[in-house]
Amino acid sequence: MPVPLYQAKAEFFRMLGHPVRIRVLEQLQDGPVPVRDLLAAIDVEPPNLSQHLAVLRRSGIVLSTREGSSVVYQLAGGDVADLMRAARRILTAMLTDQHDLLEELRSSEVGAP
Amino acid sequence: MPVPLYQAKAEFFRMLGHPVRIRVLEQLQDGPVPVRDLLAAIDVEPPNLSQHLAVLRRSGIVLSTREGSSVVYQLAGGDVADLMRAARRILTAMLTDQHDLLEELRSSEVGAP
DNA sequence: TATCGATTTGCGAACATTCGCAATTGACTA
DNA sequence: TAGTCAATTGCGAATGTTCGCAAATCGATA
Repeated sequence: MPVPLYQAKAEFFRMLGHPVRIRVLEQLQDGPVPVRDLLAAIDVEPPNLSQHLAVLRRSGIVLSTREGSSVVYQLAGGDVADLMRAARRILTAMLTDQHDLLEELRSSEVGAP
Repeated sequence: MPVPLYQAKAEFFRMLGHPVRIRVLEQLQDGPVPVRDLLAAIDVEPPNLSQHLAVLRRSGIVLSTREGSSVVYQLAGGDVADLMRAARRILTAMLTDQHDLLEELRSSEVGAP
């Protein structure tokens, strides 16, 4: 009996639900990146980054390979850029709505609510 | 000073990271649905569902309106279907890869590794 | 107004996630 | 082989999430 799809989806989204992991995935969009460079780009302690990388690895969304003394990470395949675009679209729509609501509240600010 | 985009994204994905919330969003794809129907469809206690609905409401991805004695939920706007499709694509790719790897392991099962 | 059905809220216990620090492992080099 | 740099792992404390139960709220209707 397989894992229900909605549960797999939930685990997948939870795996994405951390700023550091989002930033890692963004860094990997344009090709493989060594851990060293991720550390330079992301402002996080090495052990902490390593744990987030482990989360991404366990989920299967990234792959790591040793190259000499350093380790290089890359996206495992699926089109992550596509997902990020979809998320950005929804996020933009949501923030716009909230912004519009804010404007509306501001413009009716005369007199007690 | 606005919230960094990668943090907003992470919060967004974390908001999606629960099976019940995924199922709610799936139910809402085809139009507004009253809480009563969500309860019938999802197998979760009313208070628990209500808390998940609150999470979705706070994030702004759904809207609720009272209709007589019941409450109806609907998607706030952004194209959630699109996001789910993108997630499904990646998930499928990931699961396929794992499956392929499994096959590979099986086929090389003769003799000690 | 008393009551009923539908939904939400408050709260506490169980569980999971996150982070920093110390210790470990792997590969390279003097 | 000892030493060093890169990355990971183990672990404990702080924090956040989830769930069920009891209680509160909101409309509708008797």
